[in-house]
Amino acid sequence: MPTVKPVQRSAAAVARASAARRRGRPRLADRERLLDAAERAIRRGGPRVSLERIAATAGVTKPVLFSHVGDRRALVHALSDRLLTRIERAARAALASGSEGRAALERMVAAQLATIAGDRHVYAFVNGAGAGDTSLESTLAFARRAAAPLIAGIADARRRAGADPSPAEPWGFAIIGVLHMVGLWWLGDPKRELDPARLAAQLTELLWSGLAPRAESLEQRAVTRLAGGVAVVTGASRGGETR
Amino acid sequence: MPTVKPVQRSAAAVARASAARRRGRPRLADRERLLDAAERAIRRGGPRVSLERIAATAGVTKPVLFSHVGDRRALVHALSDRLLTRIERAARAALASGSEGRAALERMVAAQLATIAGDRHVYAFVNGAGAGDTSLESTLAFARRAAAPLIAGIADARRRAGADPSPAEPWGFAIIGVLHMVGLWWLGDPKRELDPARLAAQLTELLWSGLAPRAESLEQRAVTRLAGGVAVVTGASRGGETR
DNA sequence: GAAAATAAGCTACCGCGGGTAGACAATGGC
DNA sequence: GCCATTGTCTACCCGCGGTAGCTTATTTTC
Repeated sequence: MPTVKPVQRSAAAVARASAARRRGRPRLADRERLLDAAERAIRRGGPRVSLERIAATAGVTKPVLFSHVGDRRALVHALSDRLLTRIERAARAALASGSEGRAALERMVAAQLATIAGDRHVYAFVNGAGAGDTSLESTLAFARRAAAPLIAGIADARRRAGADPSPAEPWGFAIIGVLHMVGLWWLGDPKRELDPARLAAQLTELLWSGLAPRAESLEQRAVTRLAGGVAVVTGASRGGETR
Repeated sequence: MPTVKPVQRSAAAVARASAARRRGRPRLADRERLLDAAERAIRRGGPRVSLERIAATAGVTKPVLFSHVGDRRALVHALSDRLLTRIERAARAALASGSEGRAALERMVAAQLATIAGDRHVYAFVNGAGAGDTSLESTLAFARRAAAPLIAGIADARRRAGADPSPAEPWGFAIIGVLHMVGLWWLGDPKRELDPARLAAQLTELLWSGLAPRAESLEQRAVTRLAGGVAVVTGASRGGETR
C-alpha cells in the first residue's frame, strides 16, 4: 500500500504557486484577478454559485482556483478581506466631511448599509451562504474583523472618559449584529425599498439614545413602554408565515 | 461474491430493532418524536449532522424522516418553531416576577442568551449551519419570527407615547441582531465563560441608554468619544488573525 | 382461517458539488 | 534539440440531500 503520502501538497502548492507565479507563464491566473472573477460570478449567480462556475467565470478550472486561492474557506476569507476594506473605505469617505458625535455615527451606519446593499451577494457569500457547512463560523469571523476597530475605539473612549472599558467587546459585536441583521432584513425583501438614509437615521437613534425615554420626567412612560413590548414578547410567538 | 451487506447496518439496524420492532402501529414514528431525536442528534453531533445520522438517532431511516418531517428546510423550520417557543417561555418565566422598564429588558436579554447558550447547537442548526445553501434565509426567517413580538410591542408603545412607530420594525430586527451576533461571539470562544448576567447587563446598558454620554454636560466628551471610535474605524481594518 | 389488499419501511440508487490525483502541455535551462 | 520544471486540464472520488421501487408486516375479506 502506498505509505508514501505526499500530502501537504495543497499548502505547498499554494505557497509555491504564489512564489513561482512569474516563473512559468504568468497567465491571467493572478490571485487578484481570480478574486475579481469570483466576485463577478457571485454577483451574477448569487451567493450560492458553485466553485466550478466561479472558475469558469475566471476562465480557468477548479484546480487552478484551488492552487491560487485555496479552499472555499480561503475564498470566503479573501473576499471578506476585500469587502471589509471596501466598507472601511466607504466609512472613511462618509466621515471625511468633518463629523461630530451622533452625526458621525449616522454617516458610518449609512455608509456600511450602502456598501452591504451594493454588494449584497458578496456580503451574503462571505457571511455564510457560500460557506456551506461553516456558515456561522464565517459570519463570526467576518464580525470579528468588522468589530475589532469598533471595540478598540469604544474601549479607548471609555477609558478616556473614566468608564469601565469592559463592555467594549460585546458592544462592538452588538453594533455589528445590528448592521448585519438589519441589513439582512432590509435587502431580504426586494420590494421594500426603504430609504437608506431614513433607515440609517432610525438605527442611529437606537444605538445612540437607546430605548429609554428621552426625558427623565417620562420615566413613568418608559415603564409603560417597555411593559407593552414585554407583554407582546411573552405572548404568542407564532407569527405569520414567512413563505 | 454473495450479496454481502457491507453495512452501517449495525448501528441503524440495532437502533431500529429496539425502537421499531414493536411497531404494532404505524403511527409510532410520530413527528414530535422525530423532532426530539433530531435535537438529540444535533446536540450530540453538532449543527452539521447529516440527515442520515438524525434518522439513525431516531431509529428510522431517511425516507421515514422525509415522509414525516419533510425537507431539510422543513426540519429547520420545525426546530425553529420549537426553539422560539422555548425562548419565549424562558422570557416569560424571567419576567414573571414583576418587572419595570430597564430591569425587564435586562431579564429578557439574559433569558434569551441563556436559552441560546443552552441550545447552542440547535440554535446554530436553525440559524443556517444546518441549512446548507440557504443559511442566511434561515437566519432571516428565524429573526422574523423572533422579532415579530418586539416589533409589535415597540410600535404599540411608541404609538401610545405619541411617537412615530415606523422605527419599530428595524429596531426589532436590530435587537435580534444584537442577541444573535453577541450570542454567536459569546459561545464561539469556548474558553470565554463570561458571566451571562454581566453580559446581559452590558447589552441592556447599550440597548437602553445607547452610546450617548449620560449627562448633557458631557456633550464635549461625547464628541471626543465617538471621534476616537471613528478614528479607529477609518484606520486599518486588518485585525488579528482569527485562526 | 387463509390469502389478497394495503400501508409502512428499507435498501439501493441518483445527481450534484467540493476537493484531489495523475496525465499533459508549455516554458526555461543546458 | 532535449530535459526538467511547472502550471493546467481531465477524470475521478467522496459524502450528502433526496427519491424510487421492492419488501414486509398488518389488516381486511370471504
